[in-house]
Amino acid sequence: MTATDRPSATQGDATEVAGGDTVAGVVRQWRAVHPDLDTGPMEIIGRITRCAALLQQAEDAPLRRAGLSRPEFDLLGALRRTGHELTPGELARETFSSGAAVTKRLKQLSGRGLVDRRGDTRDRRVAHVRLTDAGRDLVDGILPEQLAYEAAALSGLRSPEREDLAALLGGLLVQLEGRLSAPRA
Amino acid sequence: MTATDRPSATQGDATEVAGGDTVAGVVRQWRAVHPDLDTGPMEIIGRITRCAALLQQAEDAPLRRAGLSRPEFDLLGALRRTGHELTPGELARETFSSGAAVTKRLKQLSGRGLVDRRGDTRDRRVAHVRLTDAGRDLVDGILPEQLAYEAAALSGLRSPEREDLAALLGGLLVQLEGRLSAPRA
DNA sequence: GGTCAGTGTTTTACAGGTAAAACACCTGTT
DNA sequence: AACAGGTGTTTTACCTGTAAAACACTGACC
Repeated sequence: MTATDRPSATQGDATEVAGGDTVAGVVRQWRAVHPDLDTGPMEIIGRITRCAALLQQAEDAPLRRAGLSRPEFDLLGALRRTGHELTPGELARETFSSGAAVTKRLKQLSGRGLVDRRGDTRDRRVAHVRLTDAGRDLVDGILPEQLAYEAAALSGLRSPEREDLAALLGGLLVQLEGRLSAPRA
Repeated sequence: MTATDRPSATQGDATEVAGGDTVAGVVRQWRAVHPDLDTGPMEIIGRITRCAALLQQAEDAPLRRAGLSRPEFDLLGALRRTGHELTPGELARETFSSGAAVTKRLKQLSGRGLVDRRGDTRDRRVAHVRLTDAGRDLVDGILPEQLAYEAAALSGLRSPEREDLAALLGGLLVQLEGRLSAPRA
């Protein structure tokens, strides 16, 4: 019950009591204040948000050593995994970020010699971006470390739960992508 | 198979083929390029990250109407659910953000009359922040909409899966919080 | 009683993202 | 051939977060 056991539990005592995660404590607090509300969604969405935040922080570690941010690595990774050149627009869609953000990252990455760009011969609006050899080597060098790091972060989950979790998240993601991305069709 | 079915699948064709989520397509691409690597972690971490991004975008909708960002709402929510005053430091821990960020948000929120601050009488370094009546009313007004919105986002999951997912995420979160937060104890 | 390490909060300088406008270019129409 | 509207990309202005330093204060020790 010391204040330093957990960084987030300094005085949010409910968090510490019944060995749950931090989200469980938060939900408990909300239920005490608004007993009439259905706090069910929090238990999923709050946890996803929190897990994502913690994982991002953790994943940054191997990348930082290479001087890359996660969005930068995502961009390089998109080029590597598709195997061919991509236009800035395609990169934006592939990495789920805005075109403007991609423009900035490309400027940065091509300054470091990790990607190259050439103009399209037919349509002079579009550019084609590809990995340089250095860029490809960097991605290939980092990826195993990255995956090892991720595997370590998940090592608490044993094999049956792992697949269950992946499947459930996949199902949710299909729903969300249909619900939140398609509505422009 | 048209290019406009999904915003992210314009040319990442693997994504569209076997009705998976976008992450499944990405993983497939990586496996094709690096068949030797264990891409298992991606299926969980990639999906969590992606779900979090989509949910955040979606959740912003009800908040935006109130002119609040999610971090701002989290701060107000922390004050509401704990029921008492919090210091800036406690708010930072409670909302998992940096002290500097809290300072900025407090400036903004107290300018809007949603929170109040008073200095501690004993220790003149610390401040105590509390919700104003307007702040409390705002939170209480938004929260039901927020939860309804979240419930709608999750409506694709039926009741058995819901609890499974919440439980699995809870387990993972306990691991992550122990692994990534405690290591300073 | 003064100093010094430590703690709570804010400031500073800066990196990175976004929305909206600007730009450059293509294409179908008249 | 000129133009209008659409598309791919970049620029601009701005906002928010962060790390590190600065600041303000406490409390314990000599």
